[in-house]
Amino acid sequence: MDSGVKKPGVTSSQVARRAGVSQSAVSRTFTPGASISPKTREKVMAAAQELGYRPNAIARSLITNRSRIIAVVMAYLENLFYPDVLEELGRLLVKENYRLLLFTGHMDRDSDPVFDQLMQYRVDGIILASTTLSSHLSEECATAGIPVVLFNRTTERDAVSSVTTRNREGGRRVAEFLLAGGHKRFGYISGVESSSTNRDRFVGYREALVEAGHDDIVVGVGNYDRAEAEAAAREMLSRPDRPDALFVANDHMAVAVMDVARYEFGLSIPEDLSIVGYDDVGAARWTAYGITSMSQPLKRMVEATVNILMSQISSGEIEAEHRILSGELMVRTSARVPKSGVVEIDGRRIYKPGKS
Amino acid sequence: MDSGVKKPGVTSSQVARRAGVSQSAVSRTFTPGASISPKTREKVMAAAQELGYRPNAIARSLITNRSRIIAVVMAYLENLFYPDVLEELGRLLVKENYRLLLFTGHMDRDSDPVFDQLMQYRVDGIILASTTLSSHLSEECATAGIPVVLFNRTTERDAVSSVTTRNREGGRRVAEFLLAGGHKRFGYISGVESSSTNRDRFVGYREALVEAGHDDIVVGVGNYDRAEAEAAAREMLSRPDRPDALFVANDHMAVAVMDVARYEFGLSIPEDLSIVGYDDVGAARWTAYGITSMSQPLKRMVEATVNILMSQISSGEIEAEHRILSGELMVRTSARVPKSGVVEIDGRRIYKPGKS
DNA sequence: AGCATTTTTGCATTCGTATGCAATATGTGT
DNA sequence: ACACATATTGCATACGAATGCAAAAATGCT
Repeated sequence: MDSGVKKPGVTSSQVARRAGVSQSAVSRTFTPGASISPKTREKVMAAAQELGYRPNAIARSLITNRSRIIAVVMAYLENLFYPDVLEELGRLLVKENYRLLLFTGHMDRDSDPVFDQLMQYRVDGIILASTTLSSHLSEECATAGIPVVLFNRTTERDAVSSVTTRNREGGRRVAEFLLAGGHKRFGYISGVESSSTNRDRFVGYREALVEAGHDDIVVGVGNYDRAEAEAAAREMLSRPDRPDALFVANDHMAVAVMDVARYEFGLSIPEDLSIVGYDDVGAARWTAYGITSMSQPLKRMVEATVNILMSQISSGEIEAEHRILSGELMVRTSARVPKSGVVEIDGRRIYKPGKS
Repeated sequence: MDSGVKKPGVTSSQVARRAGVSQSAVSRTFTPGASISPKTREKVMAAAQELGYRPNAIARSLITNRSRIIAVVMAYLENLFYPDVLEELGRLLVKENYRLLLFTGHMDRDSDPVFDQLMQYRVDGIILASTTLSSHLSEECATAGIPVVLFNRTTERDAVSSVTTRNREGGRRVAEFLLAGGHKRFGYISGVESSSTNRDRFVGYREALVEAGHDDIVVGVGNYDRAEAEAAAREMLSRPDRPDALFVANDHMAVAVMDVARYEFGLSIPEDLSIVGYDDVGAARWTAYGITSMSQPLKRMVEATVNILMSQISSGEIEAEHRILSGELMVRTSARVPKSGVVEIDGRRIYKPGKS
């Protein structure tokens, strides 16, 4: 297979000949800031136009040693949060004149094939936006001298940059909110247990609950997966001591959990059960769910990610940088609302304890 | 800005020197099917391992004139259908040893910047998976000799390949279903009116309704956008002669429409209003919505897309090919169910008229 | 106009790999 | 051991654009 031939494509030399100048002149015409007179530039442009010439980015990359390509590794697009991230990333990267090479799919164990690809294409930077990726991969890339940013995730060894939100504080905030709502029995449906985001959210949640005297949290494992979250919810809601307050590690699962609670157990939300999610994805806002959720400032997160990458690329320094942003607890209808602490800011209701 | 230097990276010559062979030998070692003795291959592999060598895909592309990169242009990831497509595309392209360069964002008028990028990176093929892209772009690429496949969309001039489903038949099927459900007054909330998918769905819907004596369809414009669909739904449901059957051009909008109907107009679904969507996206299956929806066989569509691309790439022929698949009407709870015609196939309920 | 400066230009080389061709090594059959 | 076929190998060149350097042209200044 693979024997086909491709159209040759116009080269700078052809344009040069046509314009009656040297190949260098053509190159300079298309290199911003290069030394070229308006006159020749014009001649070149005309010739280029006629022939339909566009500089070959491959050849350019070869000699400049930059591909102007950023690799984005994203394991699961099913969670609506990530498509949004992807779109925003695309927007910003284009603005910086970079292209986006996408790698999807779960690559838990053998990250090697992906790593090979990344290295082979000499990408200028890598964004790991997935909670289930081996941290091995990131180390390897960093060692190879390619800037890496972990998106919505960190590793213990902080040799590699990351952009996250204050997940621990977020977990606390959720707990405070549910406590203020007068709930008695607390549950948690986790994401992937080893992921930093999940861990931090849970730690914060538990901390605050323990401080308030609740040290018996019912925990189920959802692995950031709908089906597993459903199963965990079924198990949890079947218990005699079923919780009346449930924190689900992300909205993607929270939606599934809500459906189970309502339609399989006939529970009223939030009367019988309060549910709080995380991420504040689009679906959380849909009226049928109206999920009360800790938001992650997606745009600012993406912006920070791109900024870190750009600065590392241009400086050549790949000193790890950790950007930590904060979200807000968006109050909707999936959880009982405390009497105080909820403020309204241009149409959105936010829980800010102490500032009723 | 942009003054940084990148780590040099190991070259085939370095490996060659180390292994005591020529650069050609190294190249041949990494070229499947090339003439190389097991002995030297081994030596080369050892040296490559030690130095951490990986062939430079950029340099390779330059000389082979193939980038092994497929560009995917996708305007709106907000519609859950497309992230799914993207994920599946990623899976199949990796399998074929191709990389996926993603372009997002609306580029209605000036598709030129995108086109430039595509050309500059000498992508081996292009997938246009967006209903709002200028057809101009596809023509241009095809002319440039790059295989193009339109995904879920066609153009009048069929010079460029496409993969679609029988949207017209789908529209008919929806109409038949709603007619069989005994509905009296029919509405339609459209996507982008100029898009082929929207047009075909509507044409089929109307045809079947007109044949049944209903020629007064209430139409609203949703432009495949949630907010616009909501507005259209509000307008439509406020009418004194409000429809009791509503076909929404895709599930992405149908979700929004359902929320408006239920929570703003207090309508019971499907008692007061039946809603049918299109695409059968994940959210349609969520119990809170349970949208009855025409499915599009996503996996087979993606498979066909990749197949067309691969065959065009390897043959060098870019003769347009049109693959048209069929979906099923997935019956759930958002629309009244006819007494007959609904069959159950391994757990899923499907409407197949005439085969009760 | 004459000289010093600055700007523009072309030449030649480089990036890292693939590949046609000729040279060499290996293997076969007698 | 010989002639011959076959499998490997290295040499040299090509891919298309960028860039240091020196030559050439344009400009400024007196």
